[in-house]
Amino acid sequence: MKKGDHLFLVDGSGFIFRAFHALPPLTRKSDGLPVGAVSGFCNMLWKLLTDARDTSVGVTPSHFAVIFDYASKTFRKDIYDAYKANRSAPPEELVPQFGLIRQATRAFNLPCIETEGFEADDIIATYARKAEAAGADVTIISSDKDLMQLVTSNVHMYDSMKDKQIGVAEVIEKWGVGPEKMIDLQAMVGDTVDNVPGIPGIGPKTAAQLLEEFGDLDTLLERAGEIKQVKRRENIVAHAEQARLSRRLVELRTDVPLGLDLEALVLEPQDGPKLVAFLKAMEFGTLTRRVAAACACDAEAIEPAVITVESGATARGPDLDPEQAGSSSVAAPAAPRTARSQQTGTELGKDMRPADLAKTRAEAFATAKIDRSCYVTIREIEELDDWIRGALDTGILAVEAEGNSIDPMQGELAGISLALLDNTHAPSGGEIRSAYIPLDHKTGEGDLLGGGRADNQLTIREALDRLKPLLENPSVLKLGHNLKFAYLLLKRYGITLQSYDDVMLMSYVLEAGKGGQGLDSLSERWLGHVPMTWKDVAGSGKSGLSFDKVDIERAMAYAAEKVDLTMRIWLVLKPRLASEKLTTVYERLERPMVATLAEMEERGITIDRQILSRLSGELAQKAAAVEDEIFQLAGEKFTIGSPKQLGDILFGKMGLSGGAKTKTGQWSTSAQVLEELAAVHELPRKIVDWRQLTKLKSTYTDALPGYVHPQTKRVHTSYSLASTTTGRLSSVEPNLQNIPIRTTEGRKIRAAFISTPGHKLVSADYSQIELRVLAHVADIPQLRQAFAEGIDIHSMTASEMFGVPVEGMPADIRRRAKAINFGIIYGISAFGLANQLSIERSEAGEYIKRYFERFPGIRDYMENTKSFVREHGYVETIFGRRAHYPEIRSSNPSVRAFNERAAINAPIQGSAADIIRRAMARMESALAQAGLEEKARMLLQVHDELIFEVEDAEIERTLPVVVTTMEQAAMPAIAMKVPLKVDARAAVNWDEAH
DNA sequence: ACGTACACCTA
DNA sequence: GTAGGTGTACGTC
Repeated sequence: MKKGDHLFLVDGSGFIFRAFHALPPLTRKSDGLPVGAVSGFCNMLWKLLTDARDTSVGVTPSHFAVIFDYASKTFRKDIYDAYKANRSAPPEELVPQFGLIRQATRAFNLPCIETEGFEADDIIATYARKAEAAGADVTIISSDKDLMQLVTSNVHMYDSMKDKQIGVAEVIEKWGVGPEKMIDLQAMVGDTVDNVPGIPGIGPKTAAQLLEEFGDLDTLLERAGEIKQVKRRENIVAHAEQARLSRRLVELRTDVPLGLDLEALVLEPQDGPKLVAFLKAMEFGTLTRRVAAACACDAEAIEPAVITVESGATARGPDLDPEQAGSSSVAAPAAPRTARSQQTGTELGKDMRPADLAKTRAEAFATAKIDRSCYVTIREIEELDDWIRGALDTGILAVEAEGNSIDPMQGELAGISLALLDNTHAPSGGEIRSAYIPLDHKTGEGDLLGGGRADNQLTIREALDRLKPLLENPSVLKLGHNLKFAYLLLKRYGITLQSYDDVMLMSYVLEAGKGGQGLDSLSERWLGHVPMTWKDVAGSGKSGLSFDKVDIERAMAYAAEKVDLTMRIWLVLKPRLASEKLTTVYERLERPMVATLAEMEERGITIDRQILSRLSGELAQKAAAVEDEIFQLAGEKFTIGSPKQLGDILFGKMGLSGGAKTKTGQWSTSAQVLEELAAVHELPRKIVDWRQLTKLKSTYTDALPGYVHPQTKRVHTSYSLASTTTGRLSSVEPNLQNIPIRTTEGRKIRAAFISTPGHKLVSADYSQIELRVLAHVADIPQLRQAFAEGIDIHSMTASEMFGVPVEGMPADIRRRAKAINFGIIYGISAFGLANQLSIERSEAGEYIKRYFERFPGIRDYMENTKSFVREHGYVETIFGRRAHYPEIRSSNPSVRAFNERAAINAPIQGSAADIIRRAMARMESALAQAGLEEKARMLLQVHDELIFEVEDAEIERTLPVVVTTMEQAAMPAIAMKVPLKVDARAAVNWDEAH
């Protein structure tokens, strides 16, 4: 280092605390990990590295280092035992960020320096003085007063948050003394935060005045007798020794042994892909784009690094990080410039590429020997504490909450099972230990009195008090299968699960369409092991037991096995996610949904039971009347609801000529067939009417009130995250995604979904989202233009196809075009379109031919999709989600054709599903940012629609937040070639809001 | 008690 | 023509 060089020294530890307190509202990653300080840190580093010259620093660095405290006792503690004794533990939010900031530093390819026994300030002081002696200039990135003693004409400080440089003049301005007197000033004033005693009654103003008068501390202490103020004089005399001690504490050491010499701090060029991978993993979108642009790399093509959360300076988790360790885009530098002897984290399989690791793991577990005899029951608090310590040590824990109901909103906790991972260095992942903690099991199964609480169990309170900090600890990764269940059940006991992976969702991302995602399926698929079934444990039907009634030994075997399997499956799938480049899909589209959907399910929605009960009565009366007419017309009584009996009446007894047959050879009595028969006889129409009335009654007006929760008085659906091939959600118990809307009778049911007093329901739905996605993926000029200009899309299609002007488009022609547009999305066939429009197959074929002539890009899209799915066995959405079609090469032509249509539909339906998932994942923070937390709450999702409950006074403010969040949901990952449009309305019930 | 077929509700 | 879930009837065990 020489004259003209400029060394930047960043006070990393100081920055964390300052950023934490200076940057409220907390920024969090989608999985709940707090990253506000990390975000500020990365932005600052990037700014300094790229345009320090344009800040008030005014120069470009030639050398650069980030300095951290080493979390152990320092020499100051030897001098003064109470040093920093007042420091409380750092806020919980901050703990995981210490490690992340070190990882950020490495990602920026900067030296990361810490030395045992010394604080960051001493290291900074040593480097600053050395550099200064070599003739270089130094800028210390910090605003900590403890560092101001280092300022000279060559050493400046820089407050990055205020963009303010601190030189000699600024120190004098602030403290009334020059930097050379800062040590004495601090020694007199003391520091309550660090527990530096100082002299009582002396503050900065007095100290500066005294130093001005006497020159320095030693002189002052010698001549203290000259001080006129009695109290002040007495204090100084009495505390002279304490002042000298304080000086030794505040004076920075400039002789710290340095692991890296000055030359090693020379600024190296950035490793663009490595940095982008890190920033993507942290979900810092803006900075990722900026860095990618500056480094000329394609951010979309780079997988996010897998980040290990450490707690401070002590390694907490095994670095189960195949991507970071192996993939070329995130490869660690050959020799990390880390001046610390003790490496943080153990890098599992660090020499292996993700694909190799995935293969090794898959092979190691494929023939799993699952030994249930190793499972243990935890009945003592000491034993539980041991397991908790184990989880804290390894940073990984598989967990399952067992309730006495399959509904997490209703059941009570019966027990919790845990699995730990030991010897995490092994390529296979390590050894797994599993345990079950029975908490509320009962005795005397089948006893009418219900039996009492079984002996020798920890209480729910005892166990949860211990487990809560662990389950909420962001540094410990929790693994589960279908974690939404445990999330909801635990939430009801005051525990909000944080930092988790869900193996069901991981498998869904890897294998949607290839089979079930139940734990049993995953176990068979990945481990070759058939686990105990629920029936094995609890029996079924009338004699089936709830879990709390199950014998503890049997419950233990079942519950402990589940977490054992979960841990194994995770070890297999985690590296596969990386090697298949599906980590982003999992992180952005799946994992955030666990908490989001759990919250929505927990909120539920109010239904008006009076409306439904009245409606039920009306429907019963009308159905009875229609039933009478039907029996009159048929000339006999029969079971109208039996298609078989109905077919016999219509096509046998009455001799009507049947239309279609079902696939089992029965006469079809579908609405479409009956509609056509209505022209020749009165009866078929009555059947259609009767079916509509009874359908609405049984499925909705009768069934819905049964779902009202006894305590909350609301209806809580359950969303299934992994049961469709395309990425859509589904809704069960009750299904709130198929509430009637098309008929007036049906809409009355929808109107029974109401807001609570003082609130309205807000419904926001995407307009034509699937056609917009089609216009984007197939890049159709006419569609793009129509959407850009806001022209009615079906009229435009009709105009293109039939040469009719858009203005004054006849309704029937538009209807046909609309059917064709839908047909396209569904993977059109002449057969299907003919059915839909009740026209000849040949005519439908003509329509399709003409459509493809007008929109050749769509035919190309379809052909390309078909050849892609034939080659790969799957198709992808615009965000990279995969839908698999293993039967695409079937020898059965109709099976093949069906799979082709599904494959054509999946990228369209799936991309739309991805978009609304992105909107949902962001919605909570978007509302919170607008100050609408708890005032506007997302309740339901119906594929292209979100329903909220909003305080009356906040509706006007809510609508734009919701609309914007939804319309911008594809950004920044995808810049859509057509705009997304969202319509939103508020009303007291769902019917009027929609 | 459980599984399947059919019909029909939604996007 | 795509993707779901639920209720009823009716078969089998």
